Amino acid sequence: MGRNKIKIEKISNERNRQVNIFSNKKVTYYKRKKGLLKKAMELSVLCGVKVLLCIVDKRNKVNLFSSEEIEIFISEYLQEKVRAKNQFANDDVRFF
Amino acid sequence: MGRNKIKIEKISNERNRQVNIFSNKKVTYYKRKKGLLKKAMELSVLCGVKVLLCIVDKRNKVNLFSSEEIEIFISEYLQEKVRAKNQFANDDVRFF
DNA sequence: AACTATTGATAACG
DNA sequence: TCGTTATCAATAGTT
Repeated sequence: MGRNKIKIEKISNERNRQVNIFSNKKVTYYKRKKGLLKKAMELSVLCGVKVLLCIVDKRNKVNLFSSEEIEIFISEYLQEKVRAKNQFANDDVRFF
Repeated sequence: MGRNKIKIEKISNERNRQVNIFSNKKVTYYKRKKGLLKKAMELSVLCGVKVLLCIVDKRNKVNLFSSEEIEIFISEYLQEKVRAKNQFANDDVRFF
């Protein structure tokens, strides 16, 4: 979306140089981060599911949306891990 | 987006009844989950940042996108937590 | 599961 | 960065 279609690949320095003051990369990051956080919230509200979104940038700043206490997700994940270990074909964990 | 604008609130039984075979809720969930996972991947690739997205549905099925080993996020989070504890106004953790 | 009308997100620009 | 706009992308309701 936007004025042009873009390829989903790491934004190159060359592409950054197209913009004068701020790099295109930075702008894209702010905009897309904001959009992603919004959509994460929307999914959790609309469908009543638990959603955790964690974005860690180059400066190790953590941006977080979490519909639940984080510890719940950590515990769910660890439980899944144990379950997966005990089951050859585990349908319940799907890696995208 | 779509044919109508919708309010971001828990999808009601009334709205579910609009659709015969699949509940609108289920369809909305599938569509938006797919879109969110895609955008999480795109952000991590485009901007080279770490992204973790975890969706846990009503049946406790875990849907995951993670650009890194999960343990990295858990460790980053715990580190942030400790840092936040030691600092009154901590800019580095932002809850959306 | 597809379609499509429409809203929503965002790339480039100012 | 901040707002605007042209354009592409996601999706709500339909079939």
